[in-house]
Amino acid sequence: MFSKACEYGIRASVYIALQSMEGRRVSVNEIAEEIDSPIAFTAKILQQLSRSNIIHSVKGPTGGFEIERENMESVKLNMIVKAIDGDDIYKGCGLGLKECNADKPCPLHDKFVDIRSDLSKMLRNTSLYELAMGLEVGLTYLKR
Amino acid sequence: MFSKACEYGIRASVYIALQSMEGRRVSVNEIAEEIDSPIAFTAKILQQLSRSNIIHSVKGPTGGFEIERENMESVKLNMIVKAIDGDDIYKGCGLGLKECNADKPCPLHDKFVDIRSDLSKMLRNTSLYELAMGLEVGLTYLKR
DNA sequence: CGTTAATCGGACAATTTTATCCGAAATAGG
DNA sequence: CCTATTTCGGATAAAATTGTCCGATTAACG
Repeated sequence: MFSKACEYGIRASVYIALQSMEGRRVSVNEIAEEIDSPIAFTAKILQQLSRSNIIHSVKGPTGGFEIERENMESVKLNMIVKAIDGDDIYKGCGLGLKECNADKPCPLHDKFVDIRSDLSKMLRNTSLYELAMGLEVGLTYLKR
Repeated sequence: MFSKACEYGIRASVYIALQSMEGRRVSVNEIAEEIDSPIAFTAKILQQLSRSNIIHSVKGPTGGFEIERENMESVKLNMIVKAIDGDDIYKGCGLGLKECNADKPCPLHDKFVDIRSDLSKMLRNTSLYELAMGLEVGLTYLKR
């Protein structure tokens, strides 16, 4: 479904959001530890998210990653997915055709439209804040 | 979503089904031509589908691939996907956690359950016959 | 029986994705 | 100013996926 990079990116973002709710800025090392991901690879993905203005990074000692209060609610999963995997998951054809649309559909087009639209809607409507809350109350997990 | 191999596999199967409806057995070369896929790679995938008893292969001159009449309706997309990509798309966690279930869910678990169940249901309910029919009446396409 | 056309199967090559390493730049704190 | 800690960015490596090649096997047909 999503690439590994995207999976790590989402998990990392949720963890950063959780910590940012309590004003804590976190390092790559801590993030990788807490979401059980390869450190250096995770760092690359965080850079990408930072450049996309989804998370905020601070250099130097006491530096790390955080998400501003006002972004907590406004950052939705679809932005993270788009920043890392691009928008193929929304726009691309399920059977890999270059041009597949209502005018010239692949055999699966109509059936795929519904599913992808559900997925797309879910990602557009899910905020980091919402996911971080589930973590905070111990309802969900980011490891294993 | 699906791997390239799986995309080719589905497209090839639909084309074989279409031709089998008219009693024509088709070669890898024809298939690759008609679904616009790399020949040798397509051949590999067809071998896999043949070993999984999803399509039937015949060696030698006048040989090629076909799908038995009785399989046309009973072969559903989920079998092809499972044979090529495995069942990760059904069972795996959306965020890549090794164990993610109702007891110990990832932050996206509940929201994913619905979408994956829709996808799974669609694949389980879609037969090659149905897709081949759409092609035959010129409603859908396998190229470009 | 020999030729020819087809799949089979294994080895290999190219590309993409995943992952690591390391020096450079920034900056807090003494 | 100096040191320690952190992100940044580019080069590189490893692994997985995608794709190619070729000889072996099978079988139809003259």
